[in-house]
Amino acid sequence: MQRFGNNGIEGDVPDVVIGRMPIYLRALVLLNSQDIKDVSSHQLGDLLGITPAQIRKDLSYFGRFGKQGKGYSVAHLSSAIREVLGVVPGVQWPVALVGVGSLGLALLGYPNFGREGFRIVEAFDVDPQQIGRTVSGLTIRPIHELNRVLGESQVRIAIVAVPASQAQQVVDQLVSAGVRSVLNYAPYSPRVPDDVRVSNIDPVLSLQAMTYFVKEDLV
Amino acid sequence: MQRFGNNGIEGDVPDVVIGRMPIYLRALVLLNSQDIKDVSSHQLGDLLGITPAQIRKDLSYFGRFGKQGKGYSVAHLSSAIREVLGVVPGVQWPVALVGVGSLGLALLGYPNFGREGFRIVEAFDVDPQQIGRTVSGLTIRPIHELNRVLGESQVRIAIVAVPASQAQQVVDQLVSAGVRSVLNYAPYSPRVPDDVRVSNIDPVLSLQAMTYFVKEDLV
DNA sequence: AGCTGTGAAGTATTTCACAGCT
DNA sequence: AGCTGTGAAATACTTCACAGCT
Repeated sequence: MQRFGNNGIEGDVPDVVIGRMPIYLRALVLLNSQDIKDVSSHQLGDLLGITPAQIRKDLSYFGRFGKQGKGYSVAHLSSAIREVLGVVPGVQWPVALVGVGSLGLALLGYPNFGREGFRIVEAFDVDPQQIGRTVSGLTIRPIHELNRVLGESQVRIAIVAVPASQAQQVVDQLVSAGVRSVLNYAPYSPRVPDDVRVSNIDPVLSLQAMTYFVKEDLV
Repeated sequence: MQRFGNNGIEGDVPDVVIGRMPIYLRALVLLNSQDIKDVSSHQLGDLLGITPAQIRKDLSYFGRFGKQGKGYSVAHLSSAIREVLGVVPGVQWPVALVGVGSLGLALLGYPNFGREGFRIVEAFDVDPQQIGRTVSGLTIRPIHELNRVLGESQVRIAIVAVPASQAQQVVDQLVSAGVRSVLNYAPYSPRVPDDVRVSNIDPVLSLQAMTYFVKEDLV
């Protein structure tokens, strides 16, 4: 059986492969801005520090986008990857934000979300000082409205920027309101059902892993 | 030959294992704050969504920290992991920050770095408006001083929070000034020599990968 | 001549399953 | 009875190497 475009069986694509597709897309957007029309897996690999074989293999999960002897059309491959991921021009994925402390506020003002196909459409907090405030055209809602508001909405992706102590209950509420993917900035790994995805972003964990390697160098 | 404690051969510990050690440490700190004295690999696994076998295997790369029939002492395992990583109480790893835009400023004020053994000791920017300003007790330096200042320092870890267009040259400068590990917030994957480590943190890439899975749910 | 797409081979990582200690 | 530590088995991921197209 054929696997073709993004309408075939998708369940068997490894998660690591999905994780690299946005990296390829970002590189292609860069090449496009430099008016480069075609790129080989070798060139792309040099740019990203990824082997050409891996790039070809990754892309082959979704289709045959290249031309032998020529490589890939930057424009064509970009739109193919966008299609695969669901990040298509003209579509903005609605996202909810929970936690409007200094990090949450910074995320609200982060211009790349809009540029890359996402829009924060709801923001929640527990702090009475924050509730009702309007930031970037968005009114901060009390968190007890989360379930009702998101339940009535199309939001399936949320960003969590609350203290560690509240992360689990916030994620639980998001999941029961229909959220399927969570970008979690809280320094705590929340437990979720198998069909929900969490990406944890904790700079401290990254730094702590780095010290292991830096320490070695010193010895 | 024996591998024992953290003074044996370390080069053969898989990177994925190193990456999980800070996660274990964070969980142990939490358990300790709840006055829990002992924990089994099964309990820890439930807490983190990691299989008990994986936890035991991971820890076994560094030593034998558990007691059969009993599990691990929270206090003892915490300090063992701290020792392995080089994240020990009383030691603060000096870190350089490049880029003091809104993200860089937020990082300067982020309290968890200090709490977890890191201190931003130098900050650089290109913007003449920022240079000379004092933020959180730190004077922003012009980037042309980077090489000299870091070359004379013990700094081996840096955080990059500059626009994508400048990320590569900033990373190049950091590497030539002796930095071995980079936490990169720029939406660009910089190329580095094999002996330098980069952790990329780009929320947009995480979100774009999420849309793939969310999209499936909608079909 | 140059490059893709892909089975097959090679590595890396995870999980199993159980001997052995408390 | 309960749990660790660990070889061995299983699975996942990456790289090789080459047929086949342009």
